[in-house]
Amino acid sequence: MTDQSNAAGKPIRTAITDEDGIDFAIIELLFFAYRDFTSDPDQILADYGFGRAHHRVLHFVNRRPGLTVAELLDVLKITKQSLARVLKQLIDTDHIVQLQGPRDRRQRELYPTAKGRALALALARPQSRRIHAALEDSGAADRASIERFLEAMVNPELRAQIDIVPAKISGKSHGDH
Amino acid sequence: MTDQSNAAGKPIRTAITDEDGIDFAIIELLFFAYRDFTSDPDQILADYGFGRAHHRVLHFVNRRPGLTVAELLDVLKITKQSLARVLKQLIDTDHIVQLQGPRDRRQRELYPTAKGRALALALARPQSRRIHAALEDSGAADRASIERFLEAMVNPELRAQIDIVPAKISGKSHGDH
DNA sequence: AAATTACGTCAATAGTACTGACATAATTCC
DNA sequence: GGAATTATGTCAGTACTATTGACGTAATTT
Repeated sequence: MTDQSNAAGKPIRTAITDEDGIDFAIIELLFFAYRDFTSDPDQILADYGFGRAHHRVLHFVNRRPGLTVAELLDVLKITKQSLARVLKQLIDTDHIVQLQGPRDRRQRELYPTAKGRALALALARPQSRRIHAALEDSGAADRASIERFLEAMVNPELRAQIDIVPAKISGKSHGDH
Repeated sequence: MTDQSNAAGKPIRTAITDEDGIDFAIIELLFFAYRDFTSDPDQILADYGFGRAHHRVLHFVNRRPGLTVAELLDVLKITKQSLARVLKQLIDTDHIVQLQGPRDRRQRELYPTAKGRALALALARPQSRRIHAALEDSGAADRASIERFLEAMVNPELRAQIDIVPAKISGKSHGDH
């Protein structure tokens, strides 16, 4: 069972390289970088009995206070049912509160509490430290080009989600359909 | 239940910003970039009934043909049991073959088949296309600095894993403790 | 011969995600 | 005012990826 006769297909002994112009170097770097990038907050979350899903919800509720459940689902690209458990836990543990929408009372606007804001900051801190260190190590002033690269990696039709953030409401105003 | 009296903690209505020097912009960009980066292969994998775990195994077996199960576990940072099912499926479907280790016959060296190599390439292609497009959009010649940044994001003690790859065996030879 | 190592496997569990269905309340449409 | 639509919540069932712990087997090392 451990060695295959020949019906199975012969082993290829050469490493896959940048044949066909495939950029394996950066593909692999993204994997390693993201793996370690998320490992920082994962350790903190474990103390709370939370997972990565809680982190993402907490992050976006802090970034866009007052967003509705529907908007959050759209950003996270998960389903209502997946969000339900996570959101309920965050509300039960007093990290997030719901308020009735002012215009539409069916809507639940989500806001962080002081506790939720503190946790979001605690989770972001080691990540930010890692980013700063990496920016310095990689030769200083490239920050803008790193940002442009990452932004360009996002699906164009979803880039609007990025522009919603507070710091970036410059005079962009693209599209209103 | 939907509106909180006051025992719960008051809602914070201001968005979290780069207070405390936290780099939320890049934190968020990394989330969006990685989300969309992995969405490409995810769609292909679904056709095979595979998940992201299969992709990772397939990738590294193609990148380092002949690696052992133990080495693969170390790179992926998962447990033997998590790998077991995934690896078995890839072997059963003829994407990967095991060979007895030449020196140590207890070891199983993992190799891709032609089928496994083809799938690895198919999965990498859209990712590579996205990377190239992003590199161009973000202003050309920054490729080296992007690589340096991503590499610097990886935990220093784990950077050795990156250097194992074929294309990079230059004269580095750091450490042989 | 005994201990260790590499691997495989079984059992039980958890976290995150999914689809589909249904309920409730609020808004909008007619 | 009644009907359709919308926003949200919830229940049931399922799947994938991951976990820990225990045990077995074969091969190597001591």
